[in-house]
Amino acid sequence: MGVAERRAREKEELRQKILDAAGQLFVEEGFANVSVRKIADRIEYSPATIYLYFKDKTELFSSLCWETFSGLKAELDRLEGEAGDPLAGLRRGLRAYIDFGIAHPNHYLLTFCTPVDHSAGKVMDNFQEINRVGLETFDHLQRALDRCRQSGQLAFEDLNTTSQVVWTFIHGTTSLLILNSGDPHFPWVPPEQLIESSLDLILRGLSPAR
Amino acid sequence: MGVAERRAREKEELRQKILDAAGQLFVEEGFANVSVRKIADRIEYSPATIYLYFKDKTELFSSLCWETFSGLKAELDRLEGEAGDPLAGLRRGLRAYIDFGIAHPNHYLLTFCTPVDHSAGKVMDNFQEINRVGLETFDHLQRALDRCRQSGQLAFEDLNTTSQVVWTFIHGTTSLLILNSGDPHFPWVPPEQLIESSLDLILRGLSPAR
Amino acid sequence: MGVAERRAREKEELRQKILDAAGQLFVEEGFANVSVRKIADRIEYSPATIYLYFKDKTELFSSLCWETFSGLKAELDRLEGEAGDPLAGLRRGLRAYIDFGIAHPNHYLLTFCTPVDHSAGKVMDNFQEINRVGLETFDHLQRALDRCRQSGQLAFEDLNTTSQVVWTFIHGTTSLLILNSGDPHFPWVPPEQLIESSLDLILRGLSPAR
Amino acid sequence: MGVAERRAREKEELRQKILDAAGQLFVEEGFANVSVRKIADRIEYSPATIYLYFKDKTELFSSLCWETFSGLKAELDRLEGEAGDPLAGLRRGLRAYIDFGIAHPNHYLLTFCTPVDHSAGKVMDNFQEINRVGLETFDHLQRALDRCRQSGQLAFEDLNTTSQVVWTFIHGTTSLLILNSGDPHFPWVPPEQLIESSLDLILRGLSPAR
DNA sequence: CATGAATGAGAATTCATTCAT
DNA sequence: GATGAATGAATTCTCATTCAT
Repeated sequence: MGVAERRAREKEELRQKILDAAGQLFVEEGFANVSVRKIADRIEYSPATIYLYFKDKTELFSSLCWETFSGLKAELDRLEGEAGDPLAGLRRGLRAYIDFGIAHPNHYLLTFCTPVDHSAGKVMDNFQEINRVGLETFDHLQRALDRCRQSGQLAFEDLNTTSQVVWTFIHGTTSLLILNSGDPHFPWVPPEQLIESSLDLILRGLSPAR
Repeated sequence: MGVAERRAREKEELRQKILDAAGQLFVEEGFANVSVRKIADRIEYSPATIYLYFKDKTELFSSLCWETFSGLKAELDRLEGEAGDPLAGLRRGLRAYIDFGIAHPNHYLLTFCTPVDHSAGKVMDNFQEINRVGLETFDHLQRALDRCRQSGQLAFEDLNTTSQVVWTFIHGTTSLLILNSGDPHFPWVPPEQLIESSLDLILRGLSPAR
Repeated sequence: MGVAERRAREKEELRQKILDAAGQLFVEEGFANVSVRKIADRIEYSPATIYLYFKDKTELFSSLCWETFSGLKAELDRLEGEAGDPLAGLRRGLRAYIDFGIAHPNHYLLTFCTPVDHSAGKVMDNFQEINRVGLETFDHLQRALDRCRQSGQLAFEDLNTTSQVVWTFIHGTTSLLILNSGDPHFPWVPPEQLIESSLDLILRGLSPAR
Repeated sequence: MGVAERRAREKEELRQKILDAAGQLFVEEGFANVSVRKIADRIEYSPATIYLYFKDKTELFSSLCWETFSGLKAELDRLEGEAGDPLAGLRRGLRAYIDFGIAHPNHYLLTFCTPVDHSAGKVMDNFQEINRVGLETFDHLQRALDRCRQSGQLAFEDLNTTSQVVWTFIHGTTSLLILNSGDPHFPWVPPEQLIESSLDLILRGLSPAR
């Protein structure tokens, strides 16, 4: 009785340990530069052990993506739960999205900046699941915008179009912050300033005629 | 005579052929997953031939980036030359940027959506040159925004910050249009509508208090 | 139990097999002309396996050199332990050196007749260790010569210089016996005669004024 | 008529230019590290041109060896021509041999420190010729020793054996000077001292009973 | 005569993955 | 359940060599 449970718990713990190590490494070195051996070394297990928990390297990665996307969704769920001013809630949500991307750059890049062949499936297996979570994330944005419109704090015509536009904007900010912020040749303003100004511009653009 | 010229032309053609194949592959599979052999196979030459035209894989990459920027810059130069209303000019420029990205998706993704290790001084060699052209592109945007402010058609505080925000926005729109517009799992609005709504939102956000 | 031991033994056997094959090939074809693949082919293992036992090609080389020196040193240690006439002891030591070279031609050539780049700090890692053993071998010669001088059986001025000279001489004899004795174009005298005459000449050259 | 002659002269000049460049490079970097391209670059011709003058890389090398060995022979011929004390002449000859080896280390190593497969011919083509010159070199030594014996300055029994012993000795000195003199881990005495002491020991060993 | 262009073969090395134990 | 050992396939890149011009 207790034995089986302990075993199951231990197994789950190791699985999580692998995911954590892999997550760190992917972020530190980028997907392509992380070998299964490196992950195994970091947790002091053999490479073969990894394969007892994950079919292959891509499944490891999908699992991580799914994990972190669930994290974003949970964060947004939590924010949505908080009562309060719709506009402030929208802004917090957008900000949470950007922060999330910056906190999980490799997962963000993989999911949104990697061309996915929408015909031949390979990585696809787990992506269905990931996409489902992704859509739910988008729904959050849509609901938040709708609430602002209903409260009269924002004004726009088509909810779906507007949501997509807003999403492309914060995606642009997020992805460039991830990709290029280390580029010493470009005179970037501080990230904080870029983010806040971006949110300002979006909200001003959607504010009712003044 | 004609011999030398034909030779030179053929050489340039092959160089371009390599660049084209590499560009496609980099985008299709990501920089790290493209081997020199794959590029060679695609154009049906030997891998060694690639090295007659490019020092190594990173030089290939830099050359591609440079090509992108140059093309875009030329387009923006042309537009800037046209006299006309500043605001209309800005909108045309932004639109040109997006259209350019959609017209050259491979190059665009390569240049703006590919993680580059800005610490390891490997890619750096040719990047000085690339960045110079890139910065000039950004300057176009900055000048266009400035003209609109001076004409009183737009209002904002910091020119540099605003330029960067606007750039991240249209970059977001452009890159998602390139990457995800084919995703059947997401209820995309038509591209034309997304683009125009995006430009509307940006310009509204920058318009003087009404 | 026995399992671990057998495994360890098998592992050591394969390591030795690799060293043997590499030693032969290095001598047959020269260090630069031996690829890891060739070694692997000869023992019918995959190239990757070699890297489980040796970090890289140069470590293979260093290990071989170390083996040589160790074997020779053990032999000389044994001889030095035997009490007896100093001059006879010296002669036995020199003879042992030559015999050792002939008995392990591959190792000998590898260690003493293969050009090593002493500037590029590549091979250097393990060479510290090798050189320690090498120097100890040289010390044997030096001590043996010193004993003969103290017993009055030999006479010379500088011990270090004389030791080096004697070493270059027997090295010359050893290496040519290994390399060229099969050359049908040269009227070689029988090896035994060459060796004994060589030792005679050395000892006569060092004998006190008669 | 002059035209053909000039052409022939120019052709010979280029051949020599190639040999010179190759010789320098072989010495500077070692046979294996010299590519045909490097040679071509140094003389500012195309690699293909080399092949108009030499069948392949090994023929280039054999030609060089032959050239330099002819040089040694010429030197010894010259020395032999000088009248004078037989013993001094012998010493000069031995010294010339060692100096020659040090001056042409790669050719020396190739010829005397590289195992040659005396059955299957590949490098063999030109080696017959080289060997002929090598034998003549050995004859010089034999004659010089014989003269010293006849003058009563040296004493030994078998001329052939003694010649071979002496040769192995100076070969040992030469080859170790070439190979290991750069080794910082061995307390080498200065080359000059090693050489002179070596010659001293040989001549003392052969001097008549005192 | 000389060469620019091209390549097949091969170099060292790394990696994801499997499997007997 | 975990692993040590092994490998096939791939990586970037270099080289000697050929051939049409």
